[in-house]
Amino acid sequence: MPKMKYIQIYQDLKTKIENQEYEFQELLPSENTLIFTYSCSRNTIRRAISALVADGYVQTQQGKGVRNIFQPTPQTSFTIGGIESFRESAARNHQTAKTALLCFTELTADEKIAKRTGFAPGSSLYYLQRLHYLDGKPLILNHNYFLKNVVTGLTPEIAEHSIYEYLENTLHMLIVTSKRIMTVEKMTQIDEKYLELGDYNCLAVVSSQTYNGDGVMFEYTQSRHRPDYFCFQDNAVRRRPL
Amino acid sequence: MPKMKYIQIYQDLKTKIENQEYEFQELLPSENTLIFTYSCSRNTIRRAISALVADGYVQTQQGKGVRNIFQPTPQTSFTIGGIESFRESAARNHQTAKTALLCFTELTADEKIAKRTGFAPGSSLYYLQRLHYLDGKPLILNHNYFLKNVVTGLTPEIAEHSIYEYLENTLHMLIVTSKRIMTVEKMTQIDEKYLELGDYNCLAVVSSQTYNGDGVMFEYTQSRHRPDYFCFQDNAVRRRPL
DNA sequence: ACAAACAACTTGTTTAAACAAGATAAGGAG
DNA sequence: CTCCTTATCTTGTTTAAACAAGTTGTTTGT
Repeated sequence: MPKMKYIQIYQDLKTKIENQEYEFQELLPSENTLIFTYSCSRNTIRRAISALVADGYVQTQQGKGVRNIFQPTPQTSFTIGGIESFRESAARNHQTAKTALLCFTELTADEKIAKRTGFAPGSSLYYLQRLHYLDGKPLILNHNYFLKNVVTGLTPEIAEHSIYEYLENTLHMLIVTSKRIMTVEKMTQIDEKYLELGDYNCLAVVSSQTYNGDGVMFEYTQSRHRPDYFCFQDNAVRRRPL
Repeated sequence: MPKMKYIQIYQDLKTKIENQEYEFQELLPSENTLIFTYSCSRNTIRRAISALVADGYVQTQQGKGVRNIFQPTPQTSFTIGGIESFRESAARNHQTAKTALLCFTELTADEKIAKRTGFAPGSSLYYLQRLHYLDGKPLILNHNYFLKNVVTGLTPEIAEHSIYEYLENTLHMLIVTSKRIMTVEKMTQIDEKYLELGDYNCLAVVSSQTYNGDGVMFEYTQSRHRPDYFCFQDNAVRRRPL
């Protein structure tokens, strides 16, 4: 679908880097070279390179070139990074995913819920609890709140499979931005009941507000992760000093 | 220093949004309007807007405009986000920071350390333990590894103040990229001794590899955070479906 | 031999222009 | 009135060109 040039170039360079066609610390071909090989303009090349910089794959140095700083990660545990559904993460990590629906109700946001979730007071919401299994082990307990008049026609059957697939393929909704906050919290009785926490008495909590293409926040989710399988990857680029 | 136009425009729009000169969900002025007000080209405007999108401040919609989706956060606890030192974070959160140096030694990376940190085996390293206090409370226990031949002249005095200030202002090193991994781990005896963990038996761990402007990884740090004060903010933008 | 100057690379910033594509409101045909 | 077309707004993609600035190797002058 996206036949955009800069995405093609970005993906091509990315796979080349992942396949180690460039050595660690090696300089990539210069912009002029890439212009020739991809037969495009300099801006398009620079756009692709910028995306690689944001991914932490390369680093640019004025006057020198673009340096490959990608090192393959062991990929040992279940890692999360950008915006993706549980099923997508599982597929990327080559593991089998299963989801159990614990609770499926509708409710109206009171002051307390509104304050915690960010929805307007009085909003009609779907509230569901879901337990995600990876390779048979219960890893994540999700508390989902969906705006009812946006996520129309949600059913328990859909919730057991993949909600994001329903949103994107059936409702044709575009998921765009997700604001996330990560904390560590003490376990609750529900956590203890469903997640096999062992000796741990707390867990990793990721709270996220997700916006669709129309700019409306349609989802608030609190994901409670079993600590021994929680791994969040991130790449930060230092802003220029003021 | 940065007299670049797109950064000026970015910062100007950002402060305007933070000061709520645009309402939540309001559309910002169109690109053509901004071209006129800032008297610059369209690309420059679009570059500033892109940075705001990455910050999660605005969202663009083709055919409609740029929507303000910034909501002021309560700013209750100690939040971390981009690459910044403990002192910078403390200043941003209007709190007083203090650092205690627990350990300052030199060592050579063996296979085990090399595997964990990402440094080459045999590298000469500084290893230090530092305890960060915020408003008198011990919050973070840091295990720092610095490449000795890059971070030259490091002393305990510097380590007690701010290492990043030394790196940037004295060594004139540019900090560029930081790859981070967040996990939750069981507490160790050292954690228990220095951090006041209370009932918690585990803590938030942020492991980071930091690269300088020459593309060399000069720092590996494991930050062990007291869970009740740990809060990591993030904004993710959904990539286009393949 | 040494150092300064220069040329030839590299990436960084900015402008200009053209076309594509989505959204919206006005206008006309039925 | 309803529906379709059209014009006009918006952002999205791509190209071209110019200049700035950092790095590196070469040449030149002493």
